[in-house]
Amino acid sequence: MDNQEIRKAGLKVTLPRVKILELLEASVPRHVSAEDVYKMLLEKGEEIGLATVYRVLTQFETAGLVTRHNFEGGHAVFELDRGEHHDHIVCVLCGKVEEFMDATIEERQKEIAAEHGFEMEDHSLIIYGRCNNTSCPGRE
Amino acid sequence: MDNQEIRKAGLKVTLPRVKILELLEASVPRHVSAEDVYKMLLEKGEEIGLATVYRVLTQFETAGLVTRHNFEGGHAVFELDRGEHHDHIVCVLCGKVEEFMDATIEERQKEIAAEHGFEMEDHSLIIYGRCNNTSCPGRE
DNA sequence: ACTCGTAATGCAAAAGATTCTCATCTCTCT
DNA sequence: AGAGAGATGAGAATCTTTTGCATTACGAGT
Repeated sequence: MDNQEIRKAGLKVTLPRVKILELLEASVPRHVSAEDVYKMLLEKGEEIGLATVYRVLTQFETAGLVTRHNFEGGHAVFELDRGEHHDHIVCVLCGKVEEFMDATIEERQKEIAAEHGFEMEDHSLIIYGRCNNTSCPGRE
Repeated sequence: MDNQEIRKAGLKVTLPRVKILELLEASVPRHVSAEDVYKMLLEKGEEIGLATVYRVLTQFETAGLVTRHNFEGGHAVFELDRGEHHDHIVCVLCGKVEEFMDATIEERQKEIAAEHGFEMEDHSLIIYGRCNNTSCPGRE
């Protein structure tokens, strides 16, 4: 049950929080901005404020329920955290996001952090490229 | 000469551009925000507008003179591009930035992009961690 | 060096994203 | 059901970045 996740995070189980979590679970695409979440909920007839969406997403991030990414474009996107870490490939033409996970890279990162006297806490790897999707604009 | 770099980029050699480029060349730390550049120039007695700093940095980025990074914190930072690509380790406590470059990771990234049908254009790898600097706040 | 056309600048206003304030409302616990 | 802590919504505020426009500064040609 969703509610348990929220409760375990030390947060009250309120309607906005449940709705946002439900939406993230059902969300396609998986990477959405706060604005996206807000609009999607409004369209579903929910009554919610944008400030709440930001607050809740930040709380979820702190609680480890969602991950925040700073892709290009001046606004953050969030995705539900399903336990397994992964990195991203973003198409610079159509914005499509794919996920991947590579043990070799993960391992090297830890080593590199250690070599520099850092204790790795997190990392962000984003590959930008042009995808070969036929529906991708900017192709000819 | 600085001027040549600017001219080669197809831009007029104007005072603001020269000043910004000079500052980036002398800048410690190497990773500065537009606001940083603006304030540093003001402190040096230069007369410049913030809008110009943003415009020029964006032009320099397009021309390949500087690289823009979206670290955490809601604002972009820029660094002079010295030809050699590298990635970053950022201390989440004191904000210190170190650079590194790892051939193994670079290679894997290209392979991964290809595996997903992407033609890699660029990438951004940032490791977040806690550094062991004695002057780093948040240590005890 | 001088002039002119174009591109660049500075300022202020605008736009976009995110956070804050605060009065009101809603969980949770009893 | 009632009390208290915590959460919400609306709008104001803040911060970063972009844009419009009148003025100014390059630099190609003389």
